[in-house]
Amino acid sequence: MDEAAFLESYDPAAFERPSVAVDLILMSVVDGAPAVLLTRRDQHPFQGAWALPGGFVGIGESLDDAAHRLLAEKAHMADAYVEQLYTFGAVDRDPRMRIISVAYFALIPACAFAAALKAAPELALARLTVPWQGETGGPVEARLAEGEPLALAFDHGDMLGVAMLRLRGKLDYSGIAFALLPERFTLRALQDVYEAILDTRLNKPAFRRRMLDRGWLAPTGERETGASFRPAELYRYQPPR
Amino acid sequence: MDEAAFLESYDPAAFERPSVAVDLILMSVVDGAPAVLLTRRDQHPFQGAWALPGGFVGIGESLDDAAHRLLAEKAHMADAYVEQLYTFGAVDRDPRMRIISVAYFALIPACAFAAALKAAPELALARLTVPWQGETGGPVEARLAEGEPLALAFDHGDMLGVAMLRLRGKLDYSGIAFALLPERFTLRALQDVYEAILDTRLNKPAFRRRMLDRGWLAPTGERETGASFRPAELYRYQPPR
DNA sequence: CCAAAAGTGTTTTAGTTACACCCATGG
DNA sequence: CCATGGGTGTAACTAAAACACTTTTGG
Repeated sequence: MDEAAFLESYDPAAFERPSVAVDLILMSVVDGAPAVLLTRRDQHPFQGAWALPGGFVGIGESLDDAAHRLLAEKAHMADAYVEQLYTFGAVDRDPRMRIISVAYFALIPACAFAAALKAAPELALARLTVPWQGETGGPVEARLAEGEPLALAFDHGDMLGVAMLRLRGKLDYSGIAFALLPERFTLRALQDVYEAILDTRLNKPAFRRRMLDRGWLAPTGERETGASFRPAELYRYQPPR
Repeated sequence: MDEAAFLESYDPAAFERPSVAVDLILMSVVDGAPAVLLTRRDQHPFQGAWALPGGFVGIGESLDDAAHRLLAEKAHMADAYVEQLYTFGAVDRDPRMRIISVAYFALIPACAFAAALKAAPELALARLTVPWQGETGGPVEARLAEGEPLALAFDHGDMLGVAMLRLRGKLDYSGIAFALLPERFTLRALQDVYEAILDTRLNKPAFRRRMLDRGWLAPTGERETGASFRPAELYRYQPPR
């Protein structure tokens, strides 16, 4: 019996259905390191552990709509680069009941990140440390400042791992780096984002040329102000074609 | 209210929940073109259109388990390279009721593909044509032989598009090409897989060297037989490290 | 010996890296 | 005029592409 035939004979009330949730990975690059917004759980299970903000998907709401709604509800942000990451469906991922969770990440410029932290006092900023290299994958560690890694609730450590893997993978063939920067930015700021996400040092002249040769950057003619040295040109992201 | 607090106060019976299904993209490369297995719908909606095999996720079954169970049930295959692709959650993607579908692809060598076709008579082989280039994405066309593209049910054309995009993206930094080949294969067969998926012609010497230099290929010492020309060396995939 | 495809060596090219240097600004 | 980081030019290196060539089989 294929899906079609199965659906025809399917009684919606006959089988128990899982709940479906969306969890949000609100990411930015702050002070040269990837960062994420977490909330502290005050109830069991995982009482005292840190969790990603999330919520259930409404029966008349698409997954993407749920992600954007939660972005507004939890982080009070109207717009951001939002992308579906992966769906976590282990049976026992929540000890209370069957919940399938679709993880989304939202990439947020550092300035908007700070604003979200102010607007949503239950959110805390955690810096991420990636204990693996390349395409290995695996969970990631989160710290409030320096010190011990936080205990993360559910499979949220794995979600953060998938987010970092995706971010690294897409960094230099897509424009996601620009979603982490304000509208106008310097080449140095762009390089800082790359170095934070990839956790490497990059050669400055090579990086400049690579970025400028791609043709995604439009000089604004404006300069950065406030530094006691040569002011840097401000660029704007101009998506290809 | 964060997810934690919400869950605590959540009454499982209070909200209507969506059904969750898994759809399987059973892919191979046959006669120099990507191919997929489809079933013809004999009921409304989308009567007469072609659909991916799929089924509902059991309440006590993980998503990955459901994908593997469906692989066995629909294609009578015990093992294959299976990977979660994307979750489709538009409200009206099925006109009858709310179904969220997690798309998985399974990569299958051409020989096993032919066996699956024999074992499951309701499945038909469709060749895929990708009407876009690079990282654009979008739906894909499927044809039974030459002729008009098939009408695809639901959002299954989009699912095939995501599958081709993922396949192209991962082709030359991961070992997925080898999942489409038998255990022992020639470099020409490997190149054919690359050319079919990328829809380009590749330079033979450059391709050879690139593959051999990566160190993922172990020569078996055996030779292909049956051709009326110089027999090619058979290689085996040796995953890195 | 011929056709056909496997397999190799050499040159060219393009893209990236490394490094040295000059430039512009505030103090 | 000095410290600091922005910005540029040039050479070295590496990886891929193109092309011509040799090798090995069945008939």
